Amino acid sequence: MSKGASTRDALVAAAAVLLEEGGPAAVTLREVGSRCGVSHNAPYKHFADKDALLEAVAVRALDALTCAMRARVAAAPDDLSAVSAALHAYQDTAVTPSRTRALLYGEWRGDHADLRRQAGAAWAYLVALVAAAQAAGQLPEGDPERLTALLRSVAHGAAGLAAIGHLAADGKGHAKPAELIDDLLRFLSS
Amino acid sequence: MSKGASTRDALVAAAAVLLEEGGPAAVTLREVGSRCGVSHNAPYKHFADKDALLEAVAVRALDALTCAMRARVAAAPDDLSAVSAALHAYQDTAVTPSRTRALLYGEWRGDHADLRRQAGAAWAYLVALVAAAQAAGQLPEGDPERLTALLRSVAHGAAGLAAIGHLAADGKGHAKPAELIDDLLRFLSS
DNA sequence: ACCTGAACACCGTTCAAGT
DNA sequence: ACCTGAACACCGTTCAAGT
Repeated sequence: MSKGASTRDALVAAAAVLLEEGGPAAVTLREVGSRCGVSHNAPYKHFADKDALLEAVAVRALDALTCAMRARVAAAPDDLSAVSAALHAYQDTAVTPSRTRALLYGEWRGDHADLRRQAGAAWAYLVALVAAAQAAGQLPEGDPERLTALLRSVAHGAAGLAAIGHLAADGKGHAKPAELIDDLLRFLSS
Repeated sequence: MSKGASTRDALVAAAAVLLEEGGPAAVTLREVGSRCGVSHNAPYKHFADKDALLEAVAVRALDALTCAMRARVAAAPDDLSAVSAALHAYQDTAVTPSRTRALLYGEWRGDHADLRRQAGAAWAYLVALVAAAQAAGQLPEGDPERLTALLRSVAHGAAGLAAIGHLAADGKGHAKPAELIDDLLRFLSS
């Protein structure tokens, strides 16, 4: 690999670490450059601006999410378990790295073609799992994309509410986010 | 009302307008002060720092949310319709003012006692509606807080996914956020 | 009690210049 | 093609001083 590509990757990696350590405010081009042994405006040779650098971080996180889903699904005994495993993996990456979560699921201005493509891959994978469970009679019939949207909304919403302390933390909700996924799957499969 | 209280309200109102107009980056203390005919550091006499000013904006938005739920519920013919009306009202305020959404449901550092109290009021109201629908046999039995958490997760998650373009906008999901609430209520009440 | 003006440290971004 | 150093406009925050 060329030296140029490796410094680009180093910038993205440094930005991701800073995001986890201290939140979006801690990601400054000066600190990113410093950690890569480079000047504070060297990033402009690899990214249009700071937003583009953050988008690269988000793309990397979405790629990791898809990999995590595939890994968990590989151990699932049947199609419904596969859906459950994928949803829990989705929710985990949406909760635990709390800083990256805000980046991934916050609002993005502009085009962000790379981001949309990577998000589309994760989505298509989920839909395929749901369709398989429907075909096996383990989930109710109907448009698989629409049912996937319902399941993903619960995983996404429960993770989001937990992340801001509106669930389980102070007793509200009486359930952890992961248990809400199971609650819904139980209602749907019975 | 005293002159001091009215300038405090003016600062909060100006910050809310700026947030809607141009997002969090547009909310600068200099512009807030300017719109209130006051210097750029006058806000420090009413709020500890910029975060405290934004918290006051969020508290105001949560108060509006509770009022919106009550207004929609007043016209509901039965208990299940009341739950549905409240959830749709919750979702609307979580989607339409897209800038305030990020503020309300983003991560908050520190204590934010005012914010938690106001959020608790909205939550308690939702739980009471769900419990009433359960008592009327229109929703499945079980811990009302846990069932409310499931319903709210769908409303919250679907609104969040739609806000970032992962739902309905580019065809993904094949359903609008409001329809996903109805889908879930249909599964639960049948 | 509330507000101002100047000042400080910091940031994103630009640009001319170097290799 | 990639990087640097200086510079610009802007921001949050502090502080001494005013009424």
